[in-house]
Amino acid sequence: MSNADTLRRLALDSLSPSQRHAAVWDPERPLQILAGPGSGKTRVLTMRAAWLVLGDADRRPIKPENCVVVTFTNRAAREMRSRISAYIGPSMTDRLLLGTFHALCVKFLRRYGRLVGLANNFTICDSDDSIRIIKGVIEQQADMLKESGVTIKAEEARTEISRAKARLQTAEAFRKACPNAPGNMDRHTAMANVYKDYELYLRGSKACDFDDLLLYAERLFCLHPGVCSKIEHVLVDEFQDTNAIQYALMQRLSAASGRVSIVGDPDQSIYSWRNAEVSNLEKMVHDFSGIKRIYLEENFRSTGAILDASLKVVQQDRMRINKGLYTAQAEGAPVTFRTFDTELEETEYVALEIERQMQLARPMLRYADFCILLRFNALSRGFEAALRRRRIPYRMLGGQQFFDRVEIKDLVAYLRVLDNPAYAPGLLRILNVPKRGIGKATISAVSGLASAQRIPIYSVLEQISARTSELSVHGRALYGIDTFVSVMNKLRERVQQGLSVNELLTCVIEVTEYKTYLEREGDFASRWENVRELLTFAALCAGDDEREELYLPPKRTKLDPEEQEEEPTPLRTFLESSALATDRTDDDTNDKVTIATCHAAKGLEWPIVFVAAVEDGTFPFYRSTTPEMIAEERRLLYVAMTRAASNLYLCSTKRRMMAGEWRNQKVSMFVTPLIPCSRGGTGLSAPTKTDAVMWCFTSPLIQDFLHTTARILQRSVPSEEVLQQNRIEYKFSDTCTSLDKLDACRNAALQWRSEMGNVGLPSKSGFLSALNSLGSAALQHGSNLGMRSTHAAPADLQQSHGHRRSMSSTTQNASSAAPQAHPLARFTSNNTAPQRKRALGMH
DNA sequence: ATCCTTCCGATTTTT
DNA sequence: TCGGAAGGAT
Ligand SMILES: Nc1ncnc2c1ncn2[C@@H]1O[C@H](COP(=O)(O)OP(=O)(O)OP(=O)(O)O)[C@@H](O)[C@H]1O
Repeated sequence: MSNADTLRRLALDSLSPSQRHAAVWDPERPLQILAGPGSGKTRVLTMRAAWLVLGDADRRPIKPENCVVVTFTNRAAREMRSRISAYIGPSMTDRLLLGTFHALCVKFLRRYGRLVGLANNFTICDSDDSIRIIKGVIEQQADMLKESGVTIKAEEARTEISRAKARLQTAEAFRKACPNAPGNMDRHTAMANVYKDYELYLRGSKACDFDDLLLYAERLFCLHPGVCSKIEHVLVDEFQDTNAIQYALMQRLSAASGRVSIVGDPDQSIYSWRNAEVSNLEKMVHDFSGIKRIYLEENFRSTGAILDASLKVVQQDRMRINKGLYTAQAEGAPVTFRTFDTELEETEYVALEIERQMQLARPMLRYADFCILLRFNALSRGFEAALRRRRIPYRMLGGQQFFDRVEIKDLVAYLRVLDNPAYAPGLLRILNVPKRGIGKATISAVSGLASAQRIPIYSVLEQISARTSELSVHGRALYGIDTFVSVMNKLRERVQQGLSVNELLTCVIEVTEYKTYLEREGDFASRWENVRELLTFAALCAGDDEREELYLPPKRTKLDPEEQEEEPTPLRTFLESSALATDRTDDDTNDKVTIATCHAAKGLEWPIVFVAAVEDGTFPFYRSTTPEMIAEERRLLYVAMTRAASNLYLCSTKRRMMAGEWRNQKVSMFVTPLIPCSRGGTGLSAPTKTDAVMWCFTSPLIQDFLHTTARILQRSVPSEEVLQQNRIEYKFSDTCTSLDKLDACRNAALQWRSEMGNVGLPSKSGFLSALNSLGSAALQHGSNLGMRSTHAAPADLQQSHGHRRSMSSTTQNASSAAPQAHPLARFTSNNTAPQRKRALGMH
């Protein structure tokens, strides 16, 4: 048992007593670990998995291939894999049934799918193709829809169908069920019809959408429990975000053993829009007898200040059951809250603050220590621009980016159709790509005939090409179809020859003259670059990079005498990973700032986190209407805030361009109660530590908290000499100058507005030119504008002078008596003793 | 069939 | 602001 001993020595000892208690809890009893953010849930779950497969003195180990570890996202799966691997080594980890719900289900379906009526070459239909199908269905039903006076948008239909599927609701059941929005029976019926035909179309295409993967697997496990009866333990991460189908899957997978361990946190439930049901936590108590609940209350991630602010946000939820959560970490730097005029300054500030932190703490911090969290992807634009301007490397997390590119989708569609000729959405996608003169009219005639005669679309095309079709196609279109059919035949031959995916792709590009096509289409360089990347990805897939693969052990018993023992072809493996993979370009090796949505950040952590656009309309999102939706938005902010370990910044703007128009933004309702009235919030004017958050409204000191940051990061604090040098260099840096400018303009604008009775602000262009025209001379002014306390640079510089400021000291004097002039004009004429100079002079 | 312009409408979150 | 849809010219 040396393995188990090793685990005990190296790993179990790194857990706190209550964590260890949970990790080695009796495997025969179902276990729920409920705990707040940063309490080490993932650490405990991974350790438990390791402990289960390594065994213990008085307990035999379970086989890794009989141990299921499911996560919600690919990223979580990867994280899980690497953590477990650290405990039990890669070869044992590879044997685990570890992956997302979807990946796990696909593996079973590839092997046993025929037991539930799935061809083994079924294609996974991504949302794009789903939309394509639904558009076709809606078009076909256009008359009916017009009659009932209902309009249905494809995207709406897709989400509604997806939600129905998450509830295990078939088209028929959906029709019978009450409409979600009561009173609109026509629409509900119409939707049910779309759902029904969508299903027919999928089946005809031998395709499964994402939800089908789970539904079919559930049916498989239900009808043929033998396929998963060997499973000895099921572990589920982020359980609060499971929906009905996922819960059902968990039940089926554990039907034989009854052994499950889950971790979750009701306060971090942020997927109810996807039909996640927190109530599954309670349901589980009923469904699994003898279940044990263990609570963990110590947060190991964040500083006291961060945890305090986060808890004060989430505790505003009156319906919430309060749970204990404390940290042994130091209080750390206060949470920074800043409001800017527009997105331009907000994003600029974040970029500059990243630079300031890095410069003052050099060489302790790296770009990868920073993360910018967004409510939705579209907000990334501004940040990307700002980071690029400052030449700060960054990466976007989540957002299907790579496989969403048109050129990638086109090529992958060719492969899909080669693997499964019946896959209609793919076929329709590529039929006229590159352009072959096959237009809308021809396409709808062909697919009309196909559905009327109940034959696959590609058969119709073949008939047309063989001139045996009743459909008359002429001229360019006919020639185009001929070309397409011969292209596909050529490629199919290649598939027979057993080419590698990489070679096959090269063939596709060659035979279709895709490169020429891209050259004509424009933006060639970057699109071709993407194609190259796809080729690389294909090559990687083919290599023995099996570690990311979920591997199902060889069957011992045949459940169906008919079934052939067929290993998935490389092509199929490739198509699977391209359909289920979300995050491609994860060069963890590179040092980059992360930009991510709050959802994508779930389960992750960074030393320094900026949350952007903490405004009403964003947090909560303006489409949240019900109290439940608002509560979820609050939890989302909570999740975002609790990603931070050492420093947390909340940013907001006063005006934001949304839907093409400027909107006046208010600070998020989740935060205003925590801000004193004197600062524009609705909180107490004289806040105390217990009832308010001690925000920093300026730029947080860095030096004072370096040791806390260092301790959290387990890095060493730079020496005093280095720090001194950093301060000097920072002072002369462009970062410092620019931060000063930003603050100067902000104050100027603030004051100007208060003087002008809040009538308006300098126009954007005026503002920008003001920014630019503010030369270094102008930077040395502004003491009577209340700039002193908002100055970023002097804050740290003053320390060495012995000056100390309260962190929450403010700029209350902004409206001191001043001439009625444009503030920027005064800026350039004013000539008061500058802070900056003073700071410079001190050495 | 394709290319071009014009107009409209609307912005979540993920597998 | 921008991307998609719809409509018109070639
Ligand atoms: N016993 C411990 N001692 C020291 N550090 C720990 C301990 N347990 C967990 N941590 C650290 O705390 C951080 C949070 O752990 P983990 O990600 O497992 O928490 P979590 O509960 O899954 O968080 P969340 O719910 O926010 O995703 C990690 O950096 C982890 O290494």
